[in-house]
Amino acid sequence: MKILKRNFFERDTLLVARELLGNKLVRRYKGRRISGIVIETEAYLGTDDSASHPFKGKTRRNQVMFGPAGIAYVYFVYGMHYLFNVVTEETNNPCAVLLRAVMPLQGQHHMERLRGKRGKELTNGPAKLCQAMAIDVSLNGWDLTRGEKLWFENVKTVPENFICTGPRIGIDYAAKKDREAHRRFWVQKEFIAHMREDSPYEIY
DNA sequence: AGCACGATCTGA
DNA sequence: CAGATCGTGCTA
Repeated sequence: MKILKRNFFERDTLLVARELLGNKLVRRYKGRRISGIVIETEAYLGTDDSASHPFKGKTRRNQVMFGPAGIAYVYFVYGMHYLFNVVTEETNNPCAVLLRAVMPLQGQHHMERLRGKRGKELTNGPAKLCQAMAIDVSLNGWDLTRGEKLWFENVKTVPENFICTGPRIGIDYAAKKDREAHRRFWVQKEFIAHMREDSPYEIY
């Protein structure tokens, strides 16, 4: 098991967003282990990106994005939801990757309990991901390279031809160039099914 | 101190 | 497609 270290995140944000696909996100919560394979991400490119929080400068809320890579940036939106990002690039270059979806591996039962719902798709959407993995603002600023509470493990790389790209979700307010740029990445559906079946991952 | 608005989700 | 729901950041 290889925990993703700072040098993984301290790189070009679009590359990190792409390469996070296929890696495992692990949460240690109340003695339980909840995990899933990352299948959808979005890149937020800092002060030049009108969809990105630091576009209007540094504030108390977004200050973690200005810090070192490999740190969790968790914030509250819409009066009810948390969103989870990983900070990328070097200090004072405020970029991050938003985690939008995982394929559940371990702790699925627990994910369902946390969400209070059953029998539905659990991990579509960044807020549902946070609910499922018990991620809230208390993890804002947490160092994801420590291998405690919340971290990433290298599983394997998703082949280039199984990665889809498109515009990001929920940023209608952003400038046209940023709205339309392909900064969202996801694993092609067929390959997700393949991951499930082949399941070198499903070691419970 | 007040106000407008979200990197969303749900259910009608 | 509206409603839930509240922290954040801007204006005064």
